[in-house]
Amino acid sequence: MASSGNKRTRIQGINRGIILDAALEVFSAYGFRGSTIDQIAEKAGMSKPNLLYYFPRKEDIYVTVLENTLEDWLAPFRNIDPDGDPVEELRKYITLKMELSALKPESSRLFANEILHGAPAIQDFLKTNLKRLVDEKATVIRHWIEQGKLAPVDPHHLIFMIWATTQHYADFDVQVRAILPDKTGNGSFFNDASQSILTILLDGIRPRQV
Amino acid sequence: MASSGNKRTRIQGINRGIILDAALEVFSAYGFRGSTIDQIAEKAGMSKPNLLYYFPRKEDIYVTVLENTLEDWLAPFRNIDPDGDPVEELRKYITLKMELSALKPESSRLFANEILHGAPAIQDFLKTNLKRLVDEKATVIRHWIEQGKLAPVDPHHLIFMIWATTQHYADFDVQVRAILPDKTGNGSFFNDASQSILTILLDGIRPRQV
DNA sequence: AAAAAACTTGACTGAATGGTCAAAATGCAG
DNA sequence: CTGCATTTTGACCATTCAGTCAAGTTTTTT
Repeated sequence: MASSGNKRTRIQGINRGIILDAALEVFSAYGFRGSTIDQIAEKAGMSKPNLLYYFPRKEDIYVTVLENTLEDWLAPFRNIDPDGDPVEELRKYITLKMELSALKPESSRLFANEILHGAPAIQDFLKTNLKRLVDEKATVIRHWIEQGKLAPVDPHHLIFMIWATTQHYADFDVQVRAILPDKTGNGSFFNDASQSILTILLDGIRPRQV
Repeated sequence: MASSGNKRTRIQGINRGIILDAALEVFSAYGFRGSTIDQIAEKAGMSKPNLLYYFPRKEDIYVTVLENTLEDWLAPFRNIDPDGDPVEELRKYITLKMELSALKPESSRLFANEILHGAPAIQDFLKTNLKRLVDEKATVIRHWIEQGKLAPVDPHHLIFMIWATTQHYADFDVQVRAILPDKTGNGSFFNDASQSILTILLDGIRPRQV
């Protein structure tokens, strides 16, 4: 059997990968309900029953894709170093997050869609793992503030602000493109955006009395 | 006929309103594809054929709801006064936007979902009306900067930042609730959020050398 | 109060779609 | 190269759902 036994054959490894890549594209574009198994199967270059041989239910594909992308998004957050320079650490984090948004907008959109519709598949994860991680980093930020290395701001809301602004460029891509003067061509607005965000946010949280 | 002739009867006015209210709830929760006409009809307290008597196609309901909410969201933006004090004008705008997010999160989510999936219904609107409006306000901000009343930041990206942060609390509501310590109970985090956003953003764009 | 117009709905249809199944094709260990 | 396990798929089924229709009920007009 494909999924119940733990051992993966060579072909299983290959095909599961192909399916998940295709599924990410489709799900991120049309949402869970808006995507069909046929669509994913076609993009993966195999028949629908064959795809269902690897993932017995539509939901199985979705959840797997979602789980795979979650780690990508959290890794840079985890790597914020409590012993580093606060402003520098946040600059690094924001920059990384923007790069990810430019590089993997589909992942961002998949995640945004899931949350937007009430996070039916990952609510538990949010309340346990994610909450724990965020609280931990909020404590780090609070320490930084106490040491006078950062202006006094609510750590949680600072984190939300960073998430909101960085992911905006992936999630609202169509809107951004529709509005921005496209002198600079395609996706190159990401660099300008990074610069602006860094300037505003970091100036907003740098301790005032230097 | 209900929609082709321009005249609306008494009952039409009432029922269209009921339908659109129900549709906003349903569409914002499940997206276009994820919502069924039956769901909307039930929430509106009428039969499906009756609902289809007022809006012949599912898409008609969707587009109408979407158009109705667009104005709500743009009005505060339109009202930014070029002759007012820059920091004060932006404070007012951000505050209003946060109040709207708290008051009408469904509208925000409906809009977010539409953009997220490529804005199939309002792409034209984005490229024409919205772009024109944003460019206009960007010019205002640029003037403010030239007068030294604001730190030099890219106006477009500043606008995006405000949109991203304020709408985040409506669109990612589940995530925010999952993470935030709910000492203060239900939706009251909106006040804290407003304060934090105002502090960070306004400090980030206030001219440096006072 | 009668006629016309507007409104309402139960029953139905056809297309889309998630998922099944049995049989064929392929891969692989000995 | 033979036989077993894995992989692949055409054909099919059941359900969901957008939209239709014809027959009824209510509201408005005269």
